[in-house]
Amino acid sequence: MTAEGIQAISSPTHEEVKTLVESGTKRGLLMTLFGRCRVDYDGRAASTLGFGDRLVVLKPDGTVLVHTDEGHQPVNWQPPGCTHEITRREGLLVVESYRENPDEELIISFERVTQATAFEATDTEELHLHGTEDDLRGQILEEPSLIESGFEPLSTERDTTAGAVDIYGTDSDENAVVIELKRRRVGPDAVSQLNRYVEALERELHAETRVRGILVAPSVTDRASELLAERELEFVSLSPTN
Amino acid sequence: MTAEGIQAISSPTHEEVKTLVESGTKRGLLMTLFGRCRVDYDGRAASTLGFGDRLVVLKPDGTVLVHTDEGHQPVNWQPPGCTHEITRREGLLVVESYRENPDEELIISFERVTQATAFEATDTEELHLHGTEDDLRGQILEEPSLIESGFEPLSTERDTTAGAVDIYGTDSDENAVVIELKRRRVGPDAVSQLNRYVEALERELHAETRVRGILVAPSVTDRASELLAERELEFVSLSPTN
DNA sequence: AAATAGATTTCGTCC
DNA sequence: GGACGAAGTCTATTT
Repeated sequence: MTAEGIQAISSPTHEEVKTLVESGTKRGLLMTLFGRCRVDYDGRAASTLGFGDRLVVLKPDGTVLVHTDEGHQPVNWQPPGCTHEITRREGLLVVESYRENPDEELIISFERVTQATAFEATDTEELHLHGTEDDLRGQILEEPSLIESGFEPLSTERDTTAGAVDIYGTDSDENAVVIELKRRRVGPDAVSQLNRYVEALERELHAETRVRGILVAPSVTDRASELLAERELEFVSLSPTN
Repeated sequence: MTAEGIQAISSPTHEEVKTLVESGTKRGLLMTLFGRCRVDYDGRAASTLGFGDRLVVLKPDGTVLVHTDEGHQPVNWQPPGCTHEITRREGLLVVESYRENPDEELIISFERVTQATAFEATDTEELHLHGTEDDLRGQILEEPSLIESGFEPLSTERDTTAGAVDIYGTDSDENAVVIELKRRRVGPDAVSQLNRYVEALERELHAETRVRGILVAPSVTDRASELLAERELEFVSLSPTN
């Protein structure tokens, strides 16, 4: 069954699916296969999944997704850049997806395909996302007093031996200030990260320069709060605006 | 067009899609809609996406996925537990998905639906995954000498004020040993994590007890290696087996 | 190609 | 329901 830009077959034979996938791959189509399959993966890790009904998505960029009826995440997948091949083997229809660096292989073996579809997907628009860490950075650079009166941002992404600092600046007493930004409530990991930058800068700067570390986030957990106190680091509550 | 366990309509009217989605939601079906739509999201962050051809997946557990022709990740989504509603509005077919805690809303507005499908997905199998951090832990507990001769594991998930330690034990000199496991090559963050645990244990244990920290992973980056040296932490190279 | 850190991360587990 | 950390994380950015 064909309309403009799509090809859809219900209860197709394995040969029909093979033809559709090979043609769709060549033409750069977005394809979906629904049916009863098993899935085997071997690469960075390895997994097996017995037969069940799943939705398989094949994208023109080489992405493969295997979705069950539950969850946000695919149960198995292959990231963009993979090449796939479809073959008939011992009564099964087998989709194999390969990848190098790291060497990974995903094998989807269909016992039965209930529906196969190939779409021509035209999408020129880009996602506009607001409320990210980058937006939070922008808010602070525009109005540094959100941190404290007298704070002066000097640079973003300032490099240290421990990595790049989100915002680097000075306070009204000429102390160095390191700011670590998080768009959401933070735990101990963010405190450790800030601490790494502060310690790195203390080594790099003259010994007499005090380096203050300020964590900027909507809120912190109890344990993070204790860690901040232990390390003599500070916290300023700020949320990115949507 | 109906076969056993599926309903598929090519070039459906908005009313046909509405009926299919409402019926499919009630019956707990896995649904896909392909067509030209715009997407608006507001919640933890906010986003807009202009009109383009995309694949929308609606799962019976309340998950919503919007996939473009590129990438592993959906361009927009709603996690499990959401409730959705489909309405006709000003010539558009609108799928709205709501969620509380956090309050989030995803609105998909179709100008045209090219294909609508509803599947009965029966899946009783569970994924068996190998080569995880948990497997690495098992390997070490079975053969502690992989860490070093004389290492004795005492507990896993040992709680400290800084969190739970992966493996806690003693060496042949009765020193305390804290092990942090990673299934893959690690950077500075893993070193900070291990350091947090070591410092917490040093406070908790008697002052005379030395606490060694050992990072176990396939490999480490240069900066992680430097951090390990600074903190007088150790590294043992081990990979989980698939 | 590797390294580093963000993400509407999601997901599981434990409290 | 919150907290914490793993994940085959993926993705963007920079070196």
